Amino acid sequence: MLQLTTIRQDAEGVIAALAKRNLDARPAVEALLALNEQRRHLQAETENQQAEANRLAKAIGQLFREGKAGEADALKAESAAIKERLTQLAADLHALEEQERAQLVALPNTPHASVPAGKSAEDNEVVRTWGSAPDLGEGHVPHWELTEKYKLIDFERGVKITGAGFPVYTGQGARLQRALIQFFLDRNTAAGYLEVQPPHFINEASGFGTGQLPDKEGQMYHMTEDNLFAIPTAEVPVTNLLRDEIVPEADLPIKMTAYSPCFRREAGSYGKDVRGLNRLHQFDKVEIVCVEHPRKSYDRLEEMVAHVAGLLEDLGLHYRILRLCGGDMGFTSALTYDFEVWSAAQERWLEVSSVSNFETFQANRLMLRYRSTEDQKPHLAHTLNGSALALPRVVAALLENNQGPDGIAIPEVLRSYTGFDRITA
RNA sequence: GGAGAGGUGGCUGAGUGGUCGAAAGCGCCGGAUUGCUAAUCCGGUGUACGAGUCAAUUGUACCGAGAGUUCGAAUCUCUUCCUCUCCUCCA
Repeated sequence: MLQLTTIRQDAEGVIAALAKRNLDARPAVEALLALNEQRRHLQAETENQQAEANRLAKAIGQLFREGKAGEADALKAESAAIKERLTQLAADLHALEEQERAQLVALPNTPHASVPAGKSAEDNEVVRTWGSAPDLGEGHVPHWELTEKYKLIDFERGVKITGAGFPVYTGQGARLQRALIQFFLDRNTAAGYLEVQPPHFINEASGFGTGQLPDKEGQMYHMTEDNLFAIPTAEVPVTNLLRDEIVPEADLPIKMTAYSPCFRREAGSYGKDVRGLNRLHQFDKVEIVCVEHPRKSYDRLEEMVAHVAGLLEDLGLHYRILRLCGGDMGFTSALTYDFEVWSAAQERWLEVSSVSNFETFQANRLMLRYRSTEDQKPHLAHTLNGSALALPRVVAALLENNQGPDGIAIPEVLRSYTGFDRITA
């Protein structure tokens, strides 16, 4: 949620920034400003009436104590008249506030100055590429054939017990999952992130805080009986840990990491995008989350990007980093870097991490603030997060890129976790 | 699932219709002082949204949330959410 003060002070700047998202926000912004002005006007009037009502109530109390019941009755009549007006005013004000908020909540975050304008993934900017595509030679196959050949994942039985997109990891496949999760967590905690094990279900308030609700409930699994949602990412519970809190500036940055399964309905996906491990309804991910001082958040973002890059390099995966264009960026983000690894058998790039700075957009929904050492007042913090990393596509790339006639080689850094050097039949 | 108790400021905890944004203590901040990491004393110490020469200041709201009674609600009523205790169940 954008800050009203920002919009009031620089509506043109906001409109210009949102244009990078391929969005003409002028009508919405102008409607919002009109509502805001009406609301403030009505609020002032309402509060004046309330002040008057308060004065009268006090006067009546005073008269009663002095035993002047007759005079008090006269004031009561006056008070009743004010109350009648006030009832209407309060109702109107409430309605305006709701409209204003709905309008405000519907606006996406303003992209950072470095974000390129653009409509789709075509317009993303390749920032950096690391490594090179392995030459697999003859006889290589995509990962969904490898997982079957080596009995790493049982997709069919996953369909039986739950449905498509819910794979069952077995044997060395299951062990590899556990190894990757532990490797990522170890690396993240070594980099100063506090390990957290969050709940896998969240309530509505949490969904609102990080921007999944309203509007995106269709992407989450919903348990209607208890009105809880299965988390689409650990970002939601972890960032919400600090909802409605004011932290001392000295506590910043707050760096947390969490493993969790992630649940996504992915309605509307089809074709090669959902083949094998490419897109699942349930997958494992290790997430990193930071809460940072506004002046330092972009340095922190770069640090996170460097950290994620280090993970991929340790795994020896050919990857590239994209700076997302305005049109491809998520609703809540101000700047997003995507990491894509090369899937050698599919011959395509697969997204394995998305690292974003949300600036105050989430914090404003979360009421997540820090108390400034400069003015001793609360200010909205900046929140950031990134995948470090999402497992399925990392696994897909590892399997495909490292396949050979005598099995699949496990990267050196993972061997102490897997307990085997090679996946064999 | 059954029965009961309760939700007050950073914390503990008073407060059952008006002088309560809310006692007191603790904590924290500033200061004073005693010959020194303590003690004592004084003062200050919430948030949101408005108004404002956006500074001093000031208005309104907030005692889990929502609605109601009343001239007036932390205090009474209703609804709802949550927590705790006991029983039941259970990894």
